[in-house]
Amino acid sequence: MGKSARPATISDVAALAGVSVGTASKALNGRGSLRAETRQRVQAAAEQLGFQANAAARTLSSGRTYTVGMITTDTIGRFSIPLLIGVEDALGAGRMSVFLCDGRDDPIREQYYLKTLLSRRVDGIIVTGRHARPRPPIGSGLPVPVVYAFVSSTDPEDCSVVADEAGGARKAIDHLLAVGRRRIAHVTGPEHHHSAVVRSSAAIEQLAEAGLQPAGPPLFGEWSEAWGRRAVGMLLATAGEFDAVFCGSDQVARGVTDALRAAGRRVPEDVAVVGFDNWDVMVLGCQPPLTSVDMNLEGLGRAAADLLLTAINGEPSPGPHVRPCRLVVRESTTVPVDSQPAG
Amino acid sequence: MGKSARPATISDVAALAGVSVGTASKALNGRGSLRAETRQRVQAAAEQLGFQANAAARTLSSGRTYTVGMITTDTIGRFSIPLLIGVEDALGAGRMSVFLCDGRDDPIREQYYLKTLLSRRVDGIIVTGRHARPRPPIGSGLPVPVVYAFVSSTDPEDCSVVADEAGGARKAIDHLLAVGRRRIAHVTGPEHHHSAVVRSSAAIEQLAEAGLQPAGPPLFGEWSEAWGRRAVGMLLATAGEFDAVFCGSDQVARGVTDALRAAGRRVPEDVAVVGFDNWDVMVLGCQPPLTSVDMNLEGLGRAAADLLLTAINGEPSPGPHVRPCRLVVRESTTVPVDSQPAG
DNA sequence: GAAAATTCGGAAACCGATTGCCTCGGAGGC
DNA sequence: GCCTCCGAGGCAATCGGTTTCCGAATTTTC
Repeated sequence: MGKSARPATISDVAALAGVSVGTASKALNGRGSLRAETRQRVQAAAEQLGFQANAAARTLSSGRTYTVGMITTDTIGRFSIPLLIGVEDALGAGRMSVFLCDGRDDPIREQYYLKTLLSRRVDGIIVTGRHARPRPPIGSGLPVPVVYAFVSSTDPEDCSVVADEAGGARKAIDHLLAVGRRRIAHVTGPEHHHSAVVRSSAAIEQLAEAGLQPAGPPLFGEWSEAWGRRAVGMLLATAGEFDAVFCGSDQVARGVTDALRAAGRRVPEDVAVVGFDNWDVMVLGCQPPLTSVDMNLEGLGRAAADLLLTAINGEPSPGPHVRPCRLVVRESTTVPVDSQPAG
Repeated sequence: MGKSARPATISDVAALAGVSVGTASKALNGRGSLRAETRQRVQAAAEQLGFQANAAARTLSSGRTYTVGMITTDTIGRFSIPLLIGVEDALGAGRMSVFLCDGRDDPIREQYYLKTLLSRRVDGIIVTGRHARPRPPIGSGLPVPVVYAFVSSTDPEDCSVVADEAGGARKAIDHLLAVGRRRIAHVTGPEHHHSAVVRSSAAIEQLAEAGLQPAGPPLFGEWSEAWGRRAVGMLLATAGEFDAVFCGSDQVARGVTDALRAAGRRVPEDVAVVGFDNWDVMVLGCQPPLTSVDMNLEGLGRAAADLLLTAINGEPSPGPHVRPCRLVVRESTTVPVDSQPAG
């Protein structure tokens, strides 16, 4: 009823074309030596039956599945999406499919998924997650190559592709210096969060390089707008003057921007603000739009997938692969020349 | 080097346990009649070798892949994630894996993925997308069941799971009425966007039911904060008085809220604001936190997966399945009793 | 103690595609 | 006219499991 019968097999094709199964296979794959007429006859039969080779059967003889697993160690989230898109993009070009597994931060689930993927004989595995902190390897002595994307493994021999967050932070500071700011404060996420620490210390080092101190100690808090707003209160109360705030995330930066405006400080005229992540929703919704550091997660995903593909082809690239961040300048740090930001 | 040898096969297990492959298979799957001792011996051997049955081989004889494909018709995005999580959740419990395919709004890509999935003999397919507008069926007479999630198919016989957006809009209006608002304006997304139209007309109908007119015509624009802000300018300029705004999305609602505050109107005292989507980042970042309609996308994904599972088991549930929305009340519509919203 | 019933486990077919090897027939060389 | 060579395509093994059928060994039954 509406459903077609079971999918056609190569035997059906062979029978319809009046050849043997082996010959049909050769005709469809361009192997062996066959008359052109025979080849076409088989192809026509396959077309007519809507034949699609059974991937499982193919796998069984070739040993390849043309499949990779992607395990997110913590829940699939905002960071995973661009990664996923990049991975999909690079793998799709190689005609490979992706198994998506959501580890939910649960090591048991993670190991269960790993087993499942190995049982499905994936050609390779990509491990990713929300936290950039190095994590224990997902397994050792695995029969397939593994690439860590965005996250890295504590085993330095494992192949990982990560963003140069420290470099991104330095670019942010350089930009603020370039637009003439000297009293730069820093507001960021939790002190135990790897990215917060990395970005923060890189920023401070870069300031020191320019012979400057940050305007007050870095303020650690949460990755939220509410914290950004509270932090502004603290800055205004305790710190001396400041003409810029470098924030550990766009959410924090947005909270900071809103609170500054509420306190009567103009952005960017009085205080310039830089965020991190270049999350479109935050960055464009903000008034004015936020200058931010972009980790190019999609490119990172693509790179990870490409490394995995070459590893599958027998050329592993062990160790960390660090990719640069990019600073996207918007109106929270520069006054536009000939246009006033519209509401 | 570091890589273990090829994965163990059932022959390896059988050899180690000193039985035939058939017996080993029975022992591992609890079939046939075997002595407990034999069973244990085989299981121990499997354990020792880290044996994981080759899924392709298993597929070949059983015909089942324990695999489903998930095709997003447009790019994987914010709406897809909760859906994906729900789907993953429900399928994971059934020990099925998910192939993720990103259609990118490109029918050619979509058909390519469909072919790939069919070639992989997935047990079923879930189709989803960013737009709730009914879309042409992804294929007809397919050999596997298909469930549309969030999106629906133009063929009313196709199984789809969608959110009752109209009902959600009615709940929003009812709530505003319940907190005493009578002059309710409506600001939403593009007029050609299905959700915008559905939510808007349901809201107007519900107002009519209460004998009310909306405060001015619905304002169609974009799904952005900037539009929400601009719309407030229009409301203040042209509309008469209004004491509430129902917005077509949280982004719009947030823009509206910000602009209202900037114009000196207090939220919720002077104007109550309701959003749609219950997107945590928007809803919690907003000042004050937004009351919003939640479509329960995760539950929707779970429901879609469950329907797919039962369809795979031979009990299809054709037609649309509409699931209720839920109103989440926050401070943008109600003044908290004993606490003042903190900045 | 022999026939029947039961238990246990092996042999082999099968799933669907790939591939190496072999055969058959026609063409060409001497 | 016979032999060789080559092109075309069939046969069958193979991949790794599952499952059916059957035989051997043991136990039960009278």
